[in-house]
Amino acid sequence: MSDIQLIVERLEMRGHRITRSRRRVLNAVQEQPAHFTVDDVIHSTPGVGRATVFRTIRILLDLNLVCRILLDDGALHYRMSTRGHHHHLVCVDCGQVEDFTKCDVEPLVRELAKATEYEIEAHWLEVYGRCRVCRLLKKEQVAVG
Amino acid sequence: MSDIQLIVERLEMRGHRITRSRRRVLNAVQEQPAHFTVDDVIHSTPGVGRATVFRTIRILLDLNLVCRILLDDGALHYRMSTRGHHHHLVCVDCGQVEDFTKCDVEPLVRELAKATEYEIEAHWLEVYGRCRVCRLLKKEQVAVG
DNA sequence: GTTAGCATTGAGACTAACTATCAGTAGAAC
DNA sequence: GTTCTACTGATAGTTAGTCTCAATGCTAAC
Repeated sequence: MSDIQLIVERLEMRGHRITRSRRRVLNAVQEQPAHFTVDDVIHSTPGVGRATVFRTIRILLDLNLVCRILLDDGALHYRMSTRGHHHHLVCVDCGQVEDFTKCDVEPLVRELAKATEYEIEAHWLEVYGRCRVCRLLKKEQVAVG
Repeated sequence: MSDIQLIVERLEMRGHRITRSRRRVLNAVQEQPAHFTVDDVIHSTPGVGRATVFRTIRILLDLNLVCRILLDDGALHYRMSTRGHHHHLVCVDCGQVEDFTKCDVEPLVRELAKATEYEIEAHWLEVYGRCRVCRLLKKEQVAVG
């Protein structure tokens, strides 16, 4: 509830109008499970136009209120995010996503900048693996099968 | 020439047939500039079906003879690659891409594995910045403008 | 060299994920 | 309230890729 209010305030701060449709999209996004597609949101907001849902999610992306997740099969999903710079650890079996903010890419980036004479602006890191539960399940399967 | 021969051999090794269309796609891919889209290849191979170009590039991806590059605008490009695990440093102004193999994400990944109990399988890192030339050009513009 | 089997092909329909257009609507500032 | 203009929904278009299927053509066996 107050989360929505916070988002609304940030939208207003940027000069965006708070419309009925936008509110409905915000609510739907908040009610999604961990990560979702734009299509999921479209289905949760009957009556709101496709384009409006895409537009609203793009605004949320611009405001860093939502982030993209690249799944290992190449699919792009979305996820609420109140934090700033962070990365994702994606389970390739169950699709669970964990954020991690401890991003020690900095030394690498600095070294890279020196070696290449690039002025480095940003980086994007996704890590793929198998979560504890899926790891245990797999071990069991191997033992049984 | 010999590059093509090498690729052909790797395809044969995997049991893929060497057809006229595949040869044409291979040639076209080799003649592309640093990075390209599938559409670029389609235009360079008139007469070869769209699906065939996509299929052939997918095979090259599977064999790690081609890799994907995620540009900073979200577009996905492709690039010849004979090396194994590597990452990209992309210039956000001119689009130039440099590979780097020195990937010190390992310590981070190990720590992450310990903290989250994930069994980590892979990671994907793209770094964005401004190359030496574009940096100089920009500085000049600022000075003049 | 011929044949047979099956991988591959090209055309085209289909899908997913978005963007563009545009006339109509409705926030919000006054 | 009025007015201005951002926003909306419908819909068409685009991009990037997959699926289907009958026809073709590698390749290996004879």
